[in-house]
Amino acid sequence: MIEKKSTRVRKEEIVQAALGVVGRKGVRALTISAIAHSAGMCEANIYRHFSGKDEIFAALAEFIGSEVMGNAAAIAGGSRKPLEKLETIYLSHIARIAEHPGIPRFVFSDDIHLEHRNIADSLALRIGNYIETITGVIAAGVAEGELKAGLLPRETALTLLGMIQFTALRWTISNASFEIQPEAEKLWQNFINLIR
Amino acid sequence: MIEKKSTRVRKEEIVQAALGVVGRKGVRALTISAIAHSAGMCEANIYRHFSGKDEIFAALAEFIGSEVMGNAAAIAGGSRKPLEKLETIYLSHIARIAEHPGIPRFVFSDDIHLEHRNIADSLALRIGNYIETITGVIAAGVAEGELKAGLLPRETALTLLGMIQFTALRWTISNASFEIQPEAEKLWQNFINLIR
DNA sequence: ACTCCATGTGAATATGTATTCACATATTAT
DNA sequence: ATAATATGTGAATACATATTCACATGGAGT
Repeated sequence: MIEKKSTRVRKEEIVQAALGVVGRKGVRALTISAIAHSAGMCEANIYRHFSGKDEIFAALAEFIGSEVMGNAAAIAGGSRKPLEKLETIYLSHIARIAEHPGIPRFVFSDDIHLEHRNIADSLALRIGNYIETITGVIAAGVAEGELKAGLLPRETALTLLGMIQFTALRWTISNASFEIQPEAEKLWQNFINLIR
Repeated sequence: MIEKKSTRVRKEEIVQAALGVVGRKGVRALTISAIAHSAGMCEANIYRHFSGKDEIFAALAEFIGSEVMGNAAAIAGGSRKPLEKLETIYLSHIARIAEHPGIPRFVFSDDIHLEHRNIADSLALRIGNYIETITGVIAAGVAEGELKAGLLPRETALTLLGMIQFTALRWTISNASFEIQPEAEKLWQNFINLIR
């Protein structure tokens, strides 16, 4: 029998194990069995700490939302120039994905959006806020003359997020067959050349 | 008992039914039972025409690849101006997705990339060609002075594809809660403003 | 040292899924 | 018209997964 730990600790371990499984095997493979194995405990023990799979999904969504996506707003609230903020948000977003490949897999999986609508809705809210945050930074850049005058902030924000998302996608589906950071930097160099 | 049809016809029906299921319920729900139901036949009959699920997946990938993604090369080979070609490729890509929401779901699903590597590899090849095609059109645009001089063709192509992919993603995960065509046109207007 | 309770576990249960099989029926060739 | 063949189907099989249950055990408070 493994060491006993409090539910508070076990919950964190289980969520991390689940995130690892998604990163390595995808949401399809996010079974109780796989989570238990990855967390080094038996399946039944999972149920001591979570009422079921749905609660694990919700906890995972909560972790991803607060830990990862809440970050952009803090950067946006700083006092640096818009273009610097944008670059920082971009690079830290890429770094998070590189660290936790399960994040984009989970956030954009069919499963979440088709079978866990309540979780999908709360994630959609956070994504909406994220888009608005970036839109605001870009609008500030235009207002300050740092970025092209005719540029549409919302559409440019969506283009940037698409660039991030597609990079993450190519990286995860190719099984990390290229270095994501250098690739992201090349894309960024070209992007700032486009927007200013 | 339903009408009897040749295997050639049934194969097409089954593939279309499968594509419909992916569009409506996601790859996770792409079960033999769901396909059979959607195609209006019993489960056992699926096996008269396909050896199993893997063969259906392969046929679906083949359909998507040839029917949908083969299109861009034809447009690129035409005699119009690069920017016009780019717009045509972009809009027809969006139109295909609007018509078959299952396409992006299938092409970018965990399942394909983690449990059907051979299919993933053939799709990756097609995606690579697609990226190269668009890169070529953009490079031509730069050479002809239609697009910004300093712009990197490959990175700009990836940015455009990211924009398409993210639009498709937002559209499918929101359950088609907005009109994709007008949204795509707004994004395009902003994009051409960035690249020329 | 003893009791209580939170935590840990193997075995059962229920459900869903892929696949096979024996049999039924329609279409085609003779 | 009949035989041969291709197509269609309900039932059975084998396996995976989510969840529950009865029982085990280790640590906290007395």
